[in-house]
Amino acid sequence: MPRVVCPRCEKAETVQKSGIVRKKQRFYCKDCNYHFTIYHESIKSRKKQKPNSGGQTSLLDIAKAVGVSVSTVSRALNNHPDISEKTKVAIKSIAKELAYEPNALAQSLVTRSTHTLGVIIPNLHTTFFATMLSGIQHVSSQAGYRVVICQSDDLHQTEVANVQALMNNMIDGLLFCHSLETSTFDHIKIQLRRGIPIVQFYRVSLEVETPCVFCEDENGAIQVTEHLIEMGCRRIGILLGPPHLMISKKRLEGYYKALNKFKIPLDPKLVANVDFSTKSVHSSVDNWLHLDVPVDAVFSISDKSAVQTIQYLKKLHIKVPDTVCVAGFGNEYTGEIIEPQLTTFDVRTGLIGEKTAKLLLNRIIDQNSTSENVTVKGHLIVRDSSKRVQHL
Amino acid sequence: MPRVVCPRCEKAETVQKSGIVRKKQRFYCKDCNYHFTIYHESIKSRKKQKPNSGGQTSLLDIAKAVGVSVSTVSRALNNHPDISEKTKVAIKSIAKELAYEPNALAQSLVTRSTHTLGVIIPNLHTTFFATMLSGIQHVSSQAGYRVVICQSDDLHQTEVANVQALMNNMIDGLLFCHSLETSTFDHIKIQLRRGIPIVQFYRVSLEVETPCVFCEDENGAIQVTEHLIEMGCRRIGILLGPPHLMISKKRLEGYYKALNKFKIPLDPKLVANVDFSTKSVHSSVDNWLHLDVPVDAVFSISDKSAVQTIQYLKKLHIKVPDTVCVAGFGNEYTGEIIEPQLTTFDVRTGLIGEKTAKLLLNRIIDQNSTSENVTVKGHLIVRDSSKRVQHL
DNA sequence: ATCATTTGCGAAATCGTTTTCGATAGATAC
DNA sequence: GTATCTATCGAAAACGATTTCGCAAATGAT
Repeated sequence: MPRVVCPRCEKAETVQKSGIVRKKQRFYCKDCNYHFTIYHESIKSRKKQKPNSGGQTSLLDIAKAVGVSVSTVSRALNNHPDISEKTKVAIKSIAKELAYEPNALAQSLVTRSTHTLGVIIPNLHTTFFATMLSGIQHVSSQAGYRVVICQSDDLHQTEVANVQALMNNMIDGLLFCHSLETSTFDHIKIQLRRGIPIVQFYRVSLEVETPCVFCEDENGAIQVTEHLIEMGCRRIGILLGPPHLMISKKRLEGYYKALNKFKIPLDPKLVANVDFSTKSVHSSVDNWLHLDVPVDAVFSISDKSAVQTIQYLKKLHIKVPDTVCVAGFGNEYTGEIIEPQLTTFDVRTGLIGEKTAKLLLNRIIDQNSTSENVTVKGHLIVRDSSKRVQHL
Repeated sequence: MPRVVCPRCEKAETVQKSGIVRKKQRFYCKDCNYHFTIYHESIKSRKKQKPNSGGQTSLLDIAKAVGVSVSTVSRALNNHPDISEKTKVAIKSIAKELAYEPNALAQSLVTRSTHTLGVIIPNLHTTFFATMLSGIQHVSSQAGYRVVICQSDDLHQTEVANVQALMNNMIDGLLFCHSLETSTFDHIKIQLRRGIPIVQFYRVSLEVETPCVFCEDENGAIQVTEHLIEMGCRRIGILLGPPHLMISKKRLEGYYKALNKFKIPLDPKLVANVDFSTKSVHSSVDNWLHLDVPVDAVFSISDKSAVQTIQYLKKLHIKVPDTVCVAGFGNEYTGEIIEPQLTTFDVRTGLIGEKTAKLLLNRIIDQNSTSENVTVKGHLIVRDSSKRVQHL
């Protein structure tokens, strides 16, 4: 055994091995009851090697350069009144010189605010939701907030996983639009109980008690249906989404109200729930066309299915709008492209996103701001797919 | 003056006022040279009020509950081999019981990795870029990375500001697609020098030395042009974006190559740069129609302008494709809706996003992974807007 | 000149983790 | 029965900011 002296009592006789810890031989001095490991110069070098290991300049670097304390630097850069103008300019100039950028992580850790919003949204490859996100992003970034997004792909599983991923203290608030599949909301309720501000938009569930941003579901449906009626239609088929969706329910409600107003009999056979797939749309339209009294109009709750309907009717050589009027809901860009152009209700997706973001930001900034539900006003857009000579 | 006793020497005579600090009267004992402020019970209560002020359970909470140290808890939850199976299960069960979720901020602060990617993208209300983002988001979230986005709105100013906002240690890497306006890239180079992994996609600049993900700009343009030539077109107008854009240059190059291959003379009057606005597209088309030998085809670098072109031609009662063929580039959904349906080159936007994300993630995970440029293969889609009887 | 106040700055705690280095008790080897 | 290992765990230093409390010097008042 090589001669090893105890760093404390300087003796060597009393030193004996004491196991190996992390590949290093340890020793033990019986005399002074002291355990130790032999290091070369590592102890010194380690301290010196990382003045600022990240490469970024920190408050400490500035403090050293200027010759003040870290607290002073922090206050100077935040324009705290306690700091004299002289030191402020000195610190700020050095800060600029060293290209100082505050570490947002550290700031957030102590501030307990990340200036980041989370968005859970069904998808992005669709203009419809992408536009909402666009609105959200604009308002947020203008307020100095980042936006992190998650697509649920209309799958409940993915949605739940996303919520988890977002929620580890990384966001100050959540904007939530649930997937088509989602019908239970425990994953959201948990976060709500944690005290994270949440706002729902477009597709909402009243089961979760948050402020909501709606479009004019019922009123819009009324306007569209009334318009179709005014165009002379009496057998109006309505293409709804899955029945558990609130937007399905409310728009159906509007459809009913309009029919009732004009004393047109309700026919359950004219109400169809689809999953927005081409196949389901086609089969619903087929059914309607083969009724004893076939449809003379189709009102689709989504522009996408409305466009599919027009394309299908054209393929069947059924004239739109002469034989069958078609109207959609949402006002997507494709409605302007299809021929005939699509009559629809502009729900103003971008505005929905903006309003939602504003609502959430208000809640975040003003803790006790009253946050009422918001309904974004839309308007009917009449185009060729429903314009026809009135049968009066 | 009310009688105030020095908390140290218990005397009252020697105490005198010593200024007001933060709204509180301070005192000074001449005898024991001690400054002090009178607090009520605040000192005690403050300590007790925040065992875990955030409301979230922390490692410390678990440590206390189990009766071990914080380090042990951390290691147990990370499955460190040093911890015995017994304590692991104990800790994990308590952790679950207390609904522990690690604070990602604190983790990132010490780990120096946020598991977050930044995206700078021209816009989102367009299917084109939104689909790319969708691809990016999918790949990222599958790899356990969050995505934070910024729209530049094709404004250079906004882009620069966005980069700043993203970069404060909050992201592990950046996916970058520059705005239409951008022609200087200092804001990106700075970040590159800081050592942040960056990948450019779609619109790229070789001035910034990063791996890039391209679509088949040149080859795609060749395919489209050759197709138009094969359809009998000899006067093919090409609608480009701003001239400084690489995609403009490379697609023009492809256009030239195809024309040369078929020995068709190049006419500079047939080359137009537009800003993708309706007005600029219309005026270019107008010019072409009034040439001595007018165009018999329009090849637009973007589907959007191609659709605008078709609509405009239809309005002018010029037959597509009989009089003028139209082809686009990109394959947006609207191309399937317009009548006649649009011939275009599918650049596979979603795949571009995915490939870019994968490239970046590889760089992040494998520090020294070789990162070559990637070109995403696309393919020509021939539709009615260019299908006509060949003039041979 | 004496006392009170204001001004300007520093020390240290804190946020919630990870990680390094140490330490001890029981197991094992000689 | 020692002398060494090994298996487990703890203390404390990071990470980079903010913030509370404290104090000294300059300033003002009497």
